[in-house]
Amino acid sequence: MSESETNADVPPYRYTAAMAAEIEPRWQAYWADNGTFFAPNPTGELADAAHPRAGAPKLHVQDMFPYPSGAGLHVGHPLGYIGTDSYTRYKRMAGYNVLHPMGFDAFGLPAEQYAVQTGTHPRTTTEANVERYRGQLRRLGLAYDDRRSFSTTDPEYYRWTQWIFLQVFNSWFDPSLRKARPIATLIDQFVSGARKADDRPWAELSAAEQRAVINEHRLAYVSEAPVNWCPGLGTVLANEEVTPEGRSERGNFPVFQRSLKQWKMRITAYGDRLVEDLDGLDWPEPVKLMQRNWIGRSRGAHVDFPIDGFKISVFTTRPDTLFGATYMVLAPEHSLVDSLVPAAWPEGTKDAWTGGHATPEAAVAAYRAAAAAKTEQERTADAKVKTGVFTGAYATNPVNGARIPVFIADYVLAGYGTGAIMAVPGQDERDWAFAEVFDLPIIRTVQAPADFEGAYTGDGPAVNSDFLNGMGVVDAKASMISWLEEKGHGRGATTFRLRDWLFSRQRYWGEPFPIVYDETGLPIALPDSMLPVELPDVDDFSPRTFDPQDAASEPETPLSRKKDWVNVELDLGDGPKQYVRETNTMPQWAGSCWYELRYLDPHNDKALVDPENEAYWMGPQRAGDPGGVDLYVGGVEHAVLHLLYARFWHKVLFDLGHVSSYEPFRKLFNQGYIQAYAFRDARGVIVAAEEVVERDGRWFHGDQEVSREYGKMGKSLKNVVTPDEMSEQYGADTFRVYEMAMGPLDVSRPWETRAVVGSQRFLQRVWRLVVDETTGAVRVTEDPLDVKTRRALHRTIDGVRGDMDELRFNTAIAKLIELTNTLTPLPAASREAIEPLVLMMSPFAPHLAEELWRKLGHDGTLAYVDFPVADPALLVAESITYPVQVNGKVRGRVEVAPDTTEDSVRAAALAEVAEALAGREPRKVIVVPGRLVSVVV
RNA sequence: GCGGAAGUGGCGUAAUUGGCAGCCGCGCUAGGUUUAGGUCCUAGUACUCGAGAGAGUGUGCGGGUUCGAGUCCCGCCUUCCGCACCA
Repeated sequence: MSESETNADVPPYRYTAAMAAEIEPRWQAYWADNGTFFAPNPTGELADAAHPRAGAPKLHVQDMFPYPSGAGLHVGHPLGYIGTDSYTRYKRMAGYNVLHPMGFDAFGLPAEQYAVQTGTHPRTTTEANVERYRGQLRRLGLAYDDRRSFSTTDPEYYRWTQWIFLQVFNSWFDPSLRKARPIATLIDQFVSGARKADDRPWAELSAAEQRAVINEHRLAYVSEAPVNWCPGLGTVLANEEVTPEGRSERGNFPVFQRSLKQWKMRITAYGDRLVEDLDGLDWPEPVKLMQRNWIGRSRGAHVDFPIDGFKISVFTTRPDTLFGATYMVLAPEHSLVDSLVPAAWPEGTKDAWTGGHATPEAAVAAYRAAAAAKTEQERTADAKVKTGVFTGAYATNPVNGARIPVFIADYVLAGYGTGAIMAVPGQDERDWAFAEVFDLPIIRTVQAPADFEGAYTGDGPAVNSDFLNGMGVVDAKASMISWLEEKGHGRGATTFRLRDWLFSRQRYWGEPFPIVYDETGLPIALPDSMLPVELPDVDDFSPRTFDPQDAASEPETPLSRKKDWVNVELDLGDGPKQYVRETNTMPQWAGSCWYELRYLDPHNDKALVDPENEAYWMGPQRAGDPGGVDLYVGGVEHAVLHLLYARFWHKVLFDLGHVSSYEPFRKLFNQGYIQAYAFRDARGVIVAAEEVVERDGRWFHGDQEVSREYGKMGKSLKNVVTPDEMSEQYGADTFRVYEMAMGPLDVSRPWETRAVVGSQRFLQRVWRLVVDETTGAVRVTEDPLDVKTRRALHRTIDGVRGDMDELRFNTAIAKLIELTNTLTPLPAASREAIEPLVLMMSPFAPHLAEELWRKLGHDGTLAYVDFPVADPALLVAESITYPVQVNGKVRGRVEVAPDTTEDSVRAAALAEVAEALAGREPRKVIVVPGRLVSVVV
């Protein structure tokens, strides 16, 4: 209930929810009508030389844009938005040309699934949701440049998403230059003979063969990829959509691991740069660490182990331990396993190695079947107990000629490295565990500490290693790599945990690929002039489903049934011909991978972004600066995927000369989450949180006691609180102030509606300083402040500026409340204090501040009024009070002038605590200037 | 298991980054205003002992460094987040 409902006798001019409901829409309309938050570009249609910030230093701040879900916003969603809004309002007043845009990431599964269920077109749902979000955001008074807003589903937007895809498709990564280059430069190399395709001269390859060779090098390419195929749903599933039992979470259908032809992006080519360029970013260290771990660059060597005329290549990060390699392990799926297996067990095969089978072939087949039957989860859950089986084959250790047995085991993954390892039990814990189970020899090649048990992975001098003996790990690695390269047994190498990016989806609601196929079945890029390839309407949004057990079925996408769209006659330069369109769509990441650039020049139909606009808003500011958005705020859940994909595309665009920055986001800030309590009754049923009351530290729903838990805000926990409710009950300004005051922006915390009233009281007190609640008259005086209050004001200004610069909004608000509490008891508030207070309030409570600013006699908006500046002379304290500690306990205080010498402070302090010293001679006296005096006896 | 983050009053938090622990707010207590409740204003509110002045204790636990530790170091405990045998 709002106050106006419970109070018949509220003074008519008090700041209440009802008054906020009058003030807030009025100022929102003013800002919209006057384009208050439009930011001028240097060039193009958004340039405006008359703008008050034209030519000013720029600041580009961005939020991770939302997916507009049908549920609307809850109070947790806008936390970051209010933070960036407060920050940018402050910076605009501090003189910056501020760009703060907002858009919508609107392709995606929920709208599509809703369409499958109801037949409603995803565009209809999406547009309605976007409108609802716009309304909710507008109601919070967020100061966006609305001219720059877009949705990733707008054809004018995804035209450029498709254009970037073509840029990627038409590029290859030149390892010698470590950058992407136009595919034409690669073709030139083949034509000139500088690069060889195979044994034949380039000109002897057929046109289709040439195209196939070129395609192998493109940054976007089609290849077989292992996926979770669910015939019952007719779709490919993410790991998280597959249950531990290997069935689909939705519908409980069987899921099959199989290969499908998929589009991929060669992000692995950028592995080095994606790791190295993290160093230049102002990002939270944990996020950088997560990216490094995800990319997982490891340096080491490929080593070739000969077996009967061919060889198995392994990757190792520890080539220095090669003398300790006493066996090898291949992934069960490794393609060479079949050609290794001999007809019978060799002499001396231990019983434990055979798995109880009469022949190696039977043992391998049985082990493979067992491994394949396990889901990925089972395989990893069982990882503690090492299993495997001997293949019957022996390889030769190239460094010493030793015959070593070759096993298959599921602790080696087919998809990582070469799918084969050399096992060094002395220096690897997994290999040690395996060696113990199968009774394999263990040779230490690094000197372990005297009483060390188990695999030793630390540093130390090499032992049992011939020419490496005595070297440390780093030197030994380098020496071994040189030796391998010299003898032709291997070479130095780097591998990545990162895998190429699976870029196609068998869905409807996504960007169509600007790709067609001709009779060769090879992909052809459409020319830019044919963009956008618009997503056609279809009758049925669901994929074709199959017999749930039919593992051999092939996905049939919604677009593939649209025959008149799929089969198309085009003139691609060699006359009209028939083509078949690509019917996969792009993943939801595509639209969010580059949106930061489109805000800069949202309506440009000649280019993704005008280079001058890009250079102004995102270009490097000095040597060594990667460039990018000045501040990017969003949740830590995007620490890896979104931020990695966006960095990758940005680097491709940089390499091809389309942008001057080589990183998209210079500074990253992760806001915390607002979580909420939920309540469960004795039967375990969640009850509506708003109906629960607290009595004596226990919680009751009606008469029934309920238990409290803590979790995400959401429908399922019946604990959603919306910003709309808060606006109705308190006003948007109160809500904004509360969200900013409740704690540091980067810390998660529980929502508590009953505490919001504290922020409303604060705003009421500020209002009351200016406005007489009974008459509505403005009651500030023109008298100057007394010196003490003036000093308090300037300390506040100084502190608030410092806090705002560091995004410490909670402490900034605490300081503003303190100042307000200082002014409240004064007989009349002086304009000298009120105007700076109102200006300092305005980033947090912009509607209230604009209204008071108007009442104080100013025209227009305060959005471009200078933020108050503290007078340094008033920040110097009049006197300093030193606490005097004796043996760590405060035993007295002395007050001295700020310029008192250290000796005088010491003397005064000793006199002050003479009684506590009781005649004892101080052993030590420490004077910390400006802080305290510590006496030790 | 590995990695990351974090543990401060009844609750959300603050602490100039090694210098008086608890700013600001919620809640609570008392008083004023009010017919009453609510609003608003004033005062109080870490814990223990004490009538009181005051004394002692206190930042998850146990050690350590230091004149001085919420902050730094070592070892544990708990919670949250992320990852899954990464050769």
